[in-house]
Amino acid sequence: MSLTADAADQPTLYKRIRADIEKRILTGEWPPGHRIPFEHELVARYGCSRMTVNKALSELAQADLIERRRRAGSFVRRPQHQSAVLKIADIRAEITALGRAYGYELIGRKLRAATAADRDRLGVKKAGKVVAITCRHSADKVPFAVEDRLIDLSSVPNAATADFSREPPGSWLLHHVPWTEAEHTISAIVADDRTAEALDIAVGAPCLVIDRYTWRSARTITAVRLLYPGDSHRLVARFKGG
Amino acid sequence: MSLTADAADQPTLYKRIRADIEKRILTGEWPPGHRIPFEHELVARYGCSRMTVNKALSELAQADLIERRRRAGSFVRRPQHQSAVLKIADIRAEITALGRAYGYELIGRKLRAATAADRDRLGVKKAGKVVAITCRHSADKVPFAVEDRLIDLSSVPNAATADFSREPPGSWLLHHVPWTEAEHTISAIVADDRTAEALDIAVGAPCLVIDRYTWRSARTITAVRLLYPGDSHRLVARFKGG
DNA sequence: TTGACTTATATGTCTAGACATATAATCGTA
DNA sequence: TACGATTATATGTCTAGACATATAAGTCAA
Repeated sequence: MSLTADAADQPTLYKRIRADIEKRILTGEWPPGHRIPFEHELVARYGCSRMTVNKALSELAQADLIERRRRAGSFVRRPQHQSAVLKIADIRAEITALGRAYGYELIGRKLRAATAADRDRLGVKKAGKVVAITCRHSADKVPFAVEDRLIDLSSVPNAATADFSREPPGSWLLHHVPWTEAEHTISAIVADDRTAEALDIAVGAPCLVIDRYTWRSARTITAVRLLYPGDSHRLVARFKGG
Repeated sequence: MSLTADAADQPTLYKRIRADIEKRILTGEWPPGHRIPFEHELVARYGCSRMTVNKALSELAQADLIERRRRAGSFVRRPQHQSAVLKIADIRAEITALGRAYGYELIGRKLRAATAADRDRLGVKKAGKVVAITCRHSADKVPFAVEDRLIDLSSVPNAATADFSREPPGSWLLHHVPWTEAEHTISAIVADDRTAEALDIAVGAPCLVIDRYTWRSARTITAVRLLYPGDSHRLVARFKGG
């Protein structure tokens, strides 16, 4: 929720110091580049030890709100430098969060030796086995998204025997495999025959596409393509550092 | 007596402790729900003071990798619980980062009293003035995105006199107005006549749409709609907590 | 069995110091 | 004037304590 309780709820001291400074930065009173008071000045102002103001300033630095330079001081950073942070929820969580009934349907599942196309899609060179899954997510019985996924069995051997007829592969993976990095590509296409049928929309209607690749320390885990009807997929972004 | 076995390590001790724990979590050695050692145990293991391990654990908690509960201990959190964090770059930064020449062209700029549609779009009730801007961004002279923006002058009075013929309004705002919250809606449409012409694509071709609303402490600043050719807008997501 | 009370304990915050380290500023020299 | 060495200083890390506070767990009475 919104930070910066207007008055002092009397949280702990270092939180108050942090909030005070954060407020001045966010209101623009201390613009980017401005040097905020030295630690010893804040120590004097708040009448506390240096470790306390240091903790407040360290957290602000960790949140990228300020930059600290030895001998020079601490400076307000340019706000998030032209970037926002978006949160993409898991489909099931997303639908249930909207208060709608989540539905899942496995359309196809194949275990096969990786074809050249599979290897290309997963970004791996060595031959190996993969699981290819096609499924559909729905909200209140209305198609919400279709999913086309490839899982690298050399990274996730368990996936060979997992039962994806009930549990969506995305949820299964999230609970069984920790990931460290992911990349998304968002694009738009117009629905072809197959897609139109799966999503119950007209051929030629716009579709939102999210391609996601997930790795765990340089090891590809899965590649997934999600197709949504184009009329809107909502993502919420929040200012960093809550 | 500060004689940890290897005192001359490169990173500082608390960073090493943090990295050690992080590694065990990311490799899955300590799965979600696992209780990590108590502070006093880590103090014994690393031969340091409690404040040092506390700093390591606090940072891990701040990065949402662990959850700390009084009297109970610290526990590995479910990884990002079905969510990813996406970074949306500013268009100019995005294009220059790709090593392509950024181009900007102001198409239209109007200062007017807010119409009912404007107020609706900005989510404000009171009458007031707004600036409406239409412009185009290009990469290597090829249309990259068209932008249709509304700025609330009661929040950003300076925008009335700003020169948007050279500087894109998005960049101007980022440098002049700190924002605290933003919301994005991503969707797909098919190009109509006007859009097709502006982006130099065919009518009926898919387009990616990003609607962004920005506030500063509950005050609307701007609403912007960006239209990209559908063939791909790339966003990179990284696991939180670097 | 249940609910209220007590206790033990892990984390949360804070202190008053310490030494390390990077670097802005100054000074001295070529 | 330009450049290299020195110094001053703000941050970075760490210690060995302290008390506060939430709460899991145990205790006891209804």
